[in-house]
Amino acid sequence: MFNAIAEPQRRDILMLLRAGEWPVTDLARELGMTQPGASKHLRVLREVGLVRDRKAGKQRLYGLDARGLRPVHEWTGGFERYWNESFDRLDSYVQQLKQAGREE
Amino acid sequence: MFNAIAEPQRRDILMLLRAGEWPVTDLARELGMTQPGASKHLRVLREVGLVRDRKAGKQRLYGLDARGLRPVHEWTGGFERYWNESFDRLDSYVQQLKQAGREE
DNA sequence: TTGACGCATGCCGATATAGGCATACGATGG
DNA sequence: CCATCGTATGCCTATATCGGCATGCGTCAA
Repeated sequence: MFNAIAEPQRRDILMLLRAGEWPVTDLARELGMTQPGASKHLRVLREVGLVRDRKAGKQRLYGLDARGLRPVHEWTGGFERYWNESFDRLDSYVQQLKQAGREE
Repeated sequence: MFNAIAEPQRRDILMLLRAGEWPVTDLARELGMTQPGASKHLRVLREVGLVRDRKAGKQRLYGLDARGLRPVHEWTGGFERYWNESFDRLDSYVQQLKQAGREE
């Protein structure tokens, strides 16, 4: 899951799919990638369950299934307390350094 | 950034560092990895800014800088609407399939 | 200065991943 | 049945990554 969204193009795909379902070719053209490239990324996303596909005539429509992103969101949320606190800590640390610099 | 947290061991390191600063060797032992392995992962985390190090005598203490996780949290948060909605959509879609199955 | 400790780095082999290309496969329309 | 369209897959190459191991480098103590 973390791995699937580590790829910028795959994140682009997911963002695009918030707008609805897309056939592979259109999606590839929209995002400026080749059709095989899009298919491969969609395969990865499908394997981790972030994307669902259904057949619509000749085409295959891909749609978003964002449930898998929830654990990621929650995991990062576990650091919410720290990305302020650590900022303060570092800030005061930087000030210490500056102070030490002046005193030399 | 996304790539840095795609590695399970690196996520373990980040979670451990919420408890405070750690010297490399202790951290490696705590997480059951080799010292070079820990150093390499810490290097990756340092390069993306998720971790800061400071020298403390012979040791080098690593500490958390979680600010970089905020964009990740916000990015996944952009799908919050969808991991309920898409669930409903899929659910009703599955029901349609069941319905179609019964009617055959 | 020497030795021990803490850590980083280099090298290696194995494995994975991405991009590009050609091609195979399934469905549709004539 | 045949041609065509939409899509998936296979092959290849380049590149990245991880793990393990040995080793280099800096720091401290005696």
